[in-house]
Amino acid sequence: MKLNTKSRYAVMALADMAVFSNDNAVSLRDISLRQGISLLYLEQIFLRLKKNNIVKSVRGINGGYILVKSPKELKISDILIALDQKVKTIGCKKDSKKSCNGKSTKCITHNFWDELDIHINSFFENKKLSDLLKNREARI
Amino acid sequence: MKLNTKSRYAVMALADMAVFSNDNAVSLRDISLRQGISLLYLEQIFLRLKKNNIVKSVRGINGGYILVKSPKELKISDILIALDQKVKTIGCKKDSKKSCNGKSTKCITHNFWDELDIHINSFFENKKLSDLLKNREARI
DNA sequence: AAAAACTTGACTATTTTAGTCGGGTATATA
DNA sequence: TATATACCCGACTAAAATAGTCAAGTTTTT
Ligand code: FES
Ligand code: FES
Repeated sequence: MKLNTKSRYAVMALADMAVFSNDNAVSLRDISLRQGISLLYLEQIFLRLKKNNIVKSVRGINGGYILVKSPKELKISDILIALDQKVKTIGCKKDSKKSCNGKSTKCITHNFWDELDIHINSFFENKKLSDLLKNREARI
Repeated sequence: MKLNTKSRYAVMALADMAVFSNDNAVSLRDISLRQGISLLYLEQIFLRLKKNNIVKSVRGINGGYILVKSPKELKISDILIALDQKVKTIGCKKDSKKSCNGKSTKCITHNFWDELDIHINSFFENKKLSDLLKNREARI
Protein backbone atom coordinates (compact mmCIF):
# COMPACT_ATOMS: atom_id res chain seq x y z
CA MET A 1 0.00 0.00 0.00
CA LYS A 2 2.48 2.53 -1.15
CA LEU A 3 2.25 5.72 -3.07
CA ASN A 4 4.62 5.83 -5.99
CA THR A 5 7.47 8.30 -6.10
CA LYS A 6 6.08 10.16 -9.08
CA SER A 7 3.05 11.22 -7.11
CA ARG A 8 5.13 11.98 -4.09
CA TYR A 9 7.57 14.12 -6.02
CA ALA A 10 4.75 15.84 -7.86
CA VAL A 11 3.17 17.00 -4.63
CA MET A 12 6.57 17.98 -3.30
CA ALA A 13 7.49 19.95 -6.40
CA LEU A 14 4.17 21.77 -6.53
CA ALA A 15 4.49 22.65 -2.87
CA ASP A 16 7.92 24.03 -3.66
CA MET A 17 6.44 26.15 -6.42
CA ALA A 18 3.75 27.46 -4.13
CA VAL A 19 6.41 28.62 -1.73
CA PHE A 20 9.02 29.99 -4.07
CA SER A 21 7.22 31.41 -7.08
CA ASN A 22 6.63 35.09 -6.60
CA ASP A 23 4.35 35.28 -9.57
CA ASN A 24 7.30 34.15 -11.64
CA ALA A 25 7.72 30.91 -13.47
CA VAL A 26 9.68 28.38 -11.45
CA SER A 27 12.28 26.36 -13.35
CA LEU A 28 12.61 22.65 -12.84
CA ARG A 29 16.30 23.18 -12.29
CA ASP A 30 15.57 25.24 -9.19
CA ILE A 31 13.07 22.72 -7.89
CA SER A 32 15.56 19.97 -8.53
CA LEU A 33 18.24 21.74 -6.54
CA ARG A 34 16.01 22.72 -3.66
CA GLN A 35 14.19 19.42 -3.29
CA GLY A 36 16.89 17.01 -4.33
CA ILE A 37 14.82 15.43 -7.08
CA SER A 38 16.40 14.37 -10.36
CA LEU A 39 15.86 16.98 -13.05
CA LEU A 40 15.19 14.35 -15.67
CA TYR A 41 12.56 12.77 -13.50
CA LEU A 42 10.93 16.10 -12.81
CA GLU A 43 10.62 16.71 -16.52
CA GLN A 44 8.68 13.52 -16.93
CA ILE A 45 6.43 14.40 -14.03
CA PHE A 46 5.75 17.94 -15.21
CA LEU A 47 4.91 16.72 -18.65
CA ARG A 48 1.92 15.00 -17.15
CA LEU A 49 1.05 17.87 -14.85
CA LYS A 50 0.98 20.11 -17.87
CA LYS A 51 -1.15 17.76 -19.92
CA ASN A 52 -3.63 17.68 -17.09
CA ASN A 53 -3.69 21.43 -16.83
CA ILE A 54 -2.24 21.68 -13.37
CA VAL A 55 0.68 23.81 -14.48
CA LYS A 56 1.40 25.81 -17.57
CA SER A 57 4.82 26.28 -19.03
CA VAL A 58 6.87 29.25 -20.07
CA ARG A 59 9.58 28.37 -22.52
CA GLY A 60 12.94 29.90 -23.12
CA ILE A 61 15.35 31.66 -20.84
CA ASN A 62 13.84 32.58 -17.48
CA GLY A 63 11.13 30.11 -18.28
CA GLY A 64 9.63 27.46 -16.06
CA TYR A 65 6.23 26.43 -14.81
CA ILE A 66 3.34 28.29 -13.24
CA LEU A 67 0.48 26.89 -11.21
CA VAL A 68 -2.78 27.15 -13.10
CA LYS A 69 -4.86 27.34 -9.93
CA SER A 70 -3.93 28.97 -6.66
CA PRO A 71 -2.68 26.57 -3.97
CA LYS A 72 -5.92 27.20 -2.08
CA GLU A 73 -7.89 25.79 -4.97
CA LEU A 74 -5.66 22.96 -6.07
CA LYS A 75 -6.88 19.66 -4.72
CA ILE A 76 -4.34 16.95 -4.03
CA SER A 77 -6.61 14.49 -5.80
CA ASP A 78 -6.13 16.47 -9.00
CA ILE A 79 -2.41 15.95 -8.75
CA LEU A 80 -2.69 12.23 -8.19
CA ILE A 81 -5.11 11.79 -11.04
CA ALA A 82 -2.69 13.58 -13.33
CA LEU A 83 -0.11 10.94 -12.52
CA ASP A 84 -2.46 8.01 -13.00
CA GLN A 85 -2.16 7.27 -9.35
CA LYS A 86 -5.67 5.96 -9.06
CA VAL A 87 -6.69 5.03 -5.60
CA LYS A 88 -8.08 1.73 -6.65
CA THR A 89 -6.93 -0.49 -3.88
CA ILE A 90 -7.94 -3.64 -5.66
CA GLY A 91 -8.23 -4.47 -9.32
CA CYS A 92 -11.92 -5.29 -9.48
CA LYS A 93 -13.77 -2.72 -11.54
CA LYS A 94 -17.10 -1.51 -10.29
CA ASP A 95 -18.83 -1.69 -13.62
CA SER A 96 -17.05 -4.72 -15.01
CA LYS A 97 -18.94 -7.96 -15.36
CA LYS A 98 -16.03 -9.92 -14.02
CA SER A 99 -15.47 -9.95 -10.31
CA CYS A 100 -12.06 -10.17 -8.73
CA ASN A 101 -12.01 -13.95 -8.85
CA GLY A 102 -13.54 -14.47 -12.28
CA LYS A 103 -16.99 -15.32 -11.00
CA SER A 104 -20.13 -13.57 -12.11
CA THR A 105 -21.19 -12.36 -8.70
CA LYS A 106 -19.32 -9.84 -6.66
CA CYS A 107 -17.23 -11.35 -3.92
CA ILE A 108 -18.01 -10.81 -0.27
CA THR A 109 -15.24 -8.29 0.18
CA HIS A 110 -16.15 -6.12 -2.79
CA ASN A 111 -18.16 -3.51 -0.95
CA PHE A 112 -15.52 -3.26 1.70
CA TRP A 113 -12.83 -2.32 -0.80
CA ASP A 114 -15.17 0.16 -2.35
CA GLU A 115 -15.63 1.79 1.01
CA LEU A 116 -11.89 1.88 1.49
CA ASP A 117 -11.37 3.63 -1.81
CA ILE A 118 -13.98 6.20 -0.97
CA HIS A 119 -12.39 6.76 2.40
CA ILE A 120 -8.98 7.41 0.92
CA ASN A 121 -10.21 9.46 -1.99
CA SER A 122 -12.16 11.76 0.25
CA PHE A 123 -8.94 12.54 2.05
CA PHE A 124 -7.28 13.64 -1.15
CA GLU A 125 -10.37 15.48 -2.31
CA ASN A 126 -10.54 17.56 0.80
CA LYS A 127 -6.88 18.50 0.97
CA LYS A 128 -5.60 21.47 -0.92
CA LEU A 129 -2.01 22.23 -1.77
CA SER A 130 -2.16 25.21 0.56
CA ASP A 131 -2.89 22.85 3.45
CA LEU A 132 0.59 21.46 3.16
CA LEU A 133 2.15 24.84 3.69
CA LYS A 134 0.53 25.59 7.02
CA ASN A 135 2.49 24.97 10.20
CA ARG A 136 5.59 23.85 8.46
CA GLU A 137 8.46 23.97 10.90
CA ALA A 138 11.21 22.82 8.61
CA ARG A 139 12.64 25.09 5.96
CA ILE A 140 11.72 23.72 2.61
CA MET B 1 -1.86 2.78 -4.39
CA LYS B 2 -2.88 -0.81 -4.52
CA LEU B 3 -3.39 -3.45 -1.95
CA ASN B 4 -1.56 -6.67 -2.70
CA THR B 5 -3.44 -9.83 -3.46
CA LYS B 6 -2.14 -11.61 -0.40
CA SER B 7 -3.94 -9.16 1.85
CA ARG B 8 -7.00 -9.20 -0.32
CA TYR B 9 -7.22 -12.98 -0.36
CA ALA B 10 -6.52 -13.14 3.35
CA VAL B 11 -9.51 -10.95 4.14
CA MET B 12 -11.58 -12.89 1.65
CA ALA B 13 -10.61 -16.25 3.06
CA LEU B 14 -11.22 -15.22 6.64
CA ALA B 15 -14.62 -13.85 5.67
CA ASP B 16 -15.34 -17.19 4.07
CA MET B 17 -14.39 -18.94 7.28
CA ALA B 18 -16.62 -16.67 9.30
CA VAL B 19 -19.55 -17.63 7.10
CA PHE B 20 -18.97 -21.34 6.66
CA SER B 21 -17.37 -22.62 9.82
CA ASN B 22 -20.00 -23.93 12.15
CA ASP B 23 -17.54 -24.24 14.96
CA ASN B 24 -15.66 -26.68 12.78
CA ALA B 25 -12.26 -26.26 11.26
CA VAL B 26 -12.41 -25.01 7.68
CA SER B 27 -10.02 -26.62 5.25
CA LEU B 28 -8.07 -24.57 2.77
CA ARG B 29 -9.31 -26.88 0.06
CA ASP B 30 -12.87 -25.78 0.71
CA ILE B 31 -11.94 -22.11 0.80
CA SER B 32 -10.01 -22.55 -2.39
CA LEU B 33 -12.99 -24.09 -4.14
CA ARG B 34 -15.53 -21.60 -2.87
CA GLN B 35 -13.48 -18.47 -3.42
CA GLY B 36 -11.50 -19.45 -6.46
CA ILE B 37 -8.15 -18.84 -4.84
CA SER B 38 -5.18 -21.10 -5.53
CA LEU B 39 -4.74 -23.66 -2.79
CA LEU B 40 -0.99 -23.32 -2.86
CA TYR B 41 -1.29 -19.59 -2.48
CA LEU B 42 -3.72 -19.96 0.41
CA GLU B 43 -1.24 -22.17 2.17
CA GLN B 44 1.35 -19.45 2.03
CA ILE B 45 -1.14 -16.90 3.31
CA PHE B 46 -2.38 -19.03 6.18
CA LEU B 47 1.14 -19.74 7.27
CA ARG B 48 1.44 -16.09 8.12
CA LEU B 49 -2.01 -15.82 9.61
CA LYS B 50 -1.13 -18.66 11.91
CA LYS B 51 2.21 -17.19 12.91
CA ASN B 52 0.40 -14.01 13.81
CA ASN B 53 -2.15 -15.84 15.88
CA ILE B 54 -5.13 -14.95 13.77
CA VAL B 55 -6.02 -18.56 13.07
CA LYS B 56 -5.05 -21.84 14.64
CA SER B 57 -4.70 -25.08 12.79
CA VAL B 58 -6.09 -28.55 13.22
CA ARG B 59 -4.05 -31.18 11.48
CA GLY B 60 -5.04 -34.42 9.92
CA ILE B 61 -8.23 -35.55 8.35
CA ASN B 62 -11.17 -33.20 8.92
CA GLY B 63 -8.59 -30.65 9.88
CA GLY B 64 -8.37 -27.07 8.78
CA TYR B 65 -8.19 -23.67 10.37
CA ILE B 66 -10.17 -21.96 13.07
CA LEU B 67 -10.46 -18.25 13.82
CA VAL B 68 -8.78 -17.41 17.11
CA LYS B 69 -11.02 -14.42 17.74
CA SER B 70 -14.65 -14.02 16.86
CA PRO B 71 -15.36 -12.03 13.68
CA LYS B 72 -16.74 -9.23 15.85
CA GLU B 73 -13.39 -8.87 17.55
CA LEU B 74 -11.05 -9.39 14.64
CA LYS B 75 -9.84 -6.09 13.30
CA ILE B 76 -8.97 -5.84 9.63
CA SER B 77 -5.77 -4.08 10.59
CA ASP B 78 -4.65 -7.22 12.39
CA ILE B 79 -4.98 -9.16 9.17
CA LEU B 80 -3.01 -6.68 7.14
CA ILE B 81 -0.26 -6.49 9.71
CA ALA B 82 0.05 -10.27 9.59
CA LEU B 83 0.79 -10.04 5.89
CA ASP B 84 3.32 -7.24 6.24
CA GLN B 85 0.96 -5.00 4.39
CA LYS B 86 2.01 -1.92 6.25
CA VAL B 87 0.11 1.18 5.36
CA LYS B 88 3.20 3.27 4.93
CA THR B 89 2.36 5.29 1.91
CA ILE B 90 5.84 6.64 1.52
CA GLY B 91 9.19 5.25 2.53
CA CYS B 92 10.31 7.96 4.91
CA LYS B 93 10.50 6.63 8.44
CA LYS B 94 9.23 8.83 11.20
CA ASP B 95 12.10 8.17 13.54
CA SER B 96 14.87 7.90 10.99
CA LYS B 97 17.44 10.62 10.73
CA LYS B 98 17.24 10.55 6.97
CA SER B 99 14.37 12.27 5.30
CA CYS B 100 12.84 11.13 2.06
CA ASN B 101 15.31 13.05 -0.03
CA GLY B 102 18.45 12.41 1.93
CA LYS B 103 18.47 15.79 3.67
CA SER B 104 18.62 16.20 7.39
CA THR B 105 15.37 18.12 7.75
CA LYS B 106 11.98 16.69 7.05
CA CYS B 107 10.58 17.70 3.71
CA ILE B 108 7.55 19.92 3.38
CA THR B 109 5.25 17.04 2.53
CA HIS B 110 6.27 14.80 5.41
CA ASN B 111 3.46 15.70 7.79
CA PHE B 112 0.94 15.33 5.04
CA TRP B 113 1.91 11.75 4.34
CA ASP B 114 1.84 11.04 8.03
CA GLU B 115 -1.71 12.31 8.17
CA LEU B 116 -2.61 10.14 5.22
CA ASP B 117 -1.25 7.03 6.87
CA ILE B 118 -3.19 7.79 10.03
CA HIS B 119 -6.33 8.32 8.01
CA ILE B 120 -6.04 5.00 6.25
CA ASN B 121 -4.97 3.06 9.29
CA SER B 122 -7.89 4.30 11.31
CA PHE B 123 -10.17 2.84 8.70
CA PHE B 124 -8.66 -0.58 9.11
CA GLU B 125 -8.54 -0.26 12.88
CA ASN B 126 -12.22 0.46 13.10
CA LYS B 127 -13.41 -2.26 10.78
CA LYS B 128 -14.04 -5.74 12.05
CA LEU B 129 -14.34 -8.90 10.03
CA SER B 130 -18.00 -9.09 11.01
CA ASP B 131 -18.61 -5.75 9.31
CA LEU B 132 -17.95 -7.39 5.97
CA LEU B 133 -20.70 -9.88 6.48
CA LYS B 134 -23.48 -7.39 7.05
CA ASN B 135 -25.74 -6.51 4.16
CA ARG B 136 -24.11 -8.81 1.71
CA GLU B 137 -26.40 -9.26 -1.23
CA ALA B 138 -24.30 -11.66 -3.21
CA ARG B 139 -23.95 -15.25 -2.19
CA ILE B 140 -20.40 -15.85 -1.16
C1' DA C 1 -2.03 -48.30 6.41
C1' DA C 2 -3.94 -44.69 3.83
C1' DA C 3 -5.82 -40.40 2.97
C1' DA C 4 -6.68 -35.74 4.24
C1' DA C 5 -4.80 -31.68 5.36
C1' DC C 6 -1.39 -28.73 7.40
C1' DT C 7 4.13 -27.08 7.12
C1' DT C 8 7.90 -24.89 5.14
C1' DG C 9 11.45 -22.99 2.39
C1' DA C 10 12.91 -22.15 -2.03
C1' DC C 11 12.16 -20.90 -6.57
C1' DT C 12 10.55 -18.30 -10.80
C1' DA C 13 8.08 -15.64 -14.20
C1' DT C 14 5.83 -11.44 -14.74
C1' DT C 15 4.83 -6.85 -13.84
C1' DT C 16 5.69 -2.48 -11.95
C1' DT C 17 8.59 1.14 -10.64
C1' DA C 18 12.05 4.44 -10.80
C1' DG C 19 14.80 6.70 -13.32
C1' DT C 20 17.84 7.71 -17.53
C1' DC C 21 18.91 8.96 -22.32
C1' DG C 22 18.91 11.27 -26.58
C1' DG C 23 17.52 14.33 -29.48
C1' DG C 24 14.54 17.71 -30.06
C1' DT C 25 11.95 23.05 -29.90
C1' DA C 26 10.99 27.79 -28.18
C1' DT C 27 12.44 32.24 -26.46
C1' DA C 28 14.89 36.02 -23.89
C1' DT C 29 18.87 38.52 -23.88
C1' DA C 30 23.30 40.24 -25.29
C1' DT D 1 21.42 36.75 -34.81
C1' DA D 2 24.03 33.71 -31.77
C1' DT D 3 23.66 31.39 -27.63
C1' DA D 4 22.28 29.77 -23.41
C1' DT D 5 18.40 28.39 -20.85
C1' DA D 6 14.64 25.70 -20.21
C1' DC D 7 10.73 23.11 -21.79
C1' DC D 8 9.24 18.79 -24.88
C1' DC D 9 8.69 13.93 -25.64
C1' DG D 10 9.21 9.11 -26.76
C1' DA D 11 11.93 5.21 -25.86
C1' DC D 12 14.63 2.58 -23.03
C1' DT D 13 16.51 -0.15 -18.92
C1' DA D 14 17.81 -1.91 -14.40
C1' DA D 15 16.04 -3.16 -10.23
C1' DA D 16 12.51 -4.39 -7.13
C1' DA D 17 8.07 -6.20 -5.93
C1' DT D 18 4.44 -9.37 -6.78
C1' DA D 19 1.93 -13.44 -7.63
C1' DG D 20 2.03 -17.80 -7.63
C1' DT D 21 4.26 -22.62 -8.00
C1' DC D 22 6.91 -26.61 -6.48
C1' DA D 23 8.86 -30.19 -3.75
C1' DA D 24 9.20 -32.62 0.05
C1' DG D 25 7.73 -33.09 4.09
C1' DT D 26 4.61 -34.03 9.04
C1' DT D 27 0.47 -34.97 11.70
C1' DT D 28 -3.85 -37.03 12.69
C1' DT D 29 -8.21 -39.51 11.87
C1' DT D 30 -10.51 -43.46 10.14
S1 FES E 1 -15.71 -8.95 -6.80
FE1 FES E 1 -15.04 -6.91 -6.59
S2 FES E 1 -13.49 -7.18 -5.10
FE2 FES E 1 -14.12 -9.21 -5.39
S1 FES F 1 11.08 13.82 4.86
FE1 FES F 1 9.56 12.39 5.40
S2 FES F 1 8.38 12.38 3.62
FE2 FES F 1 9.93 13.76 3.03
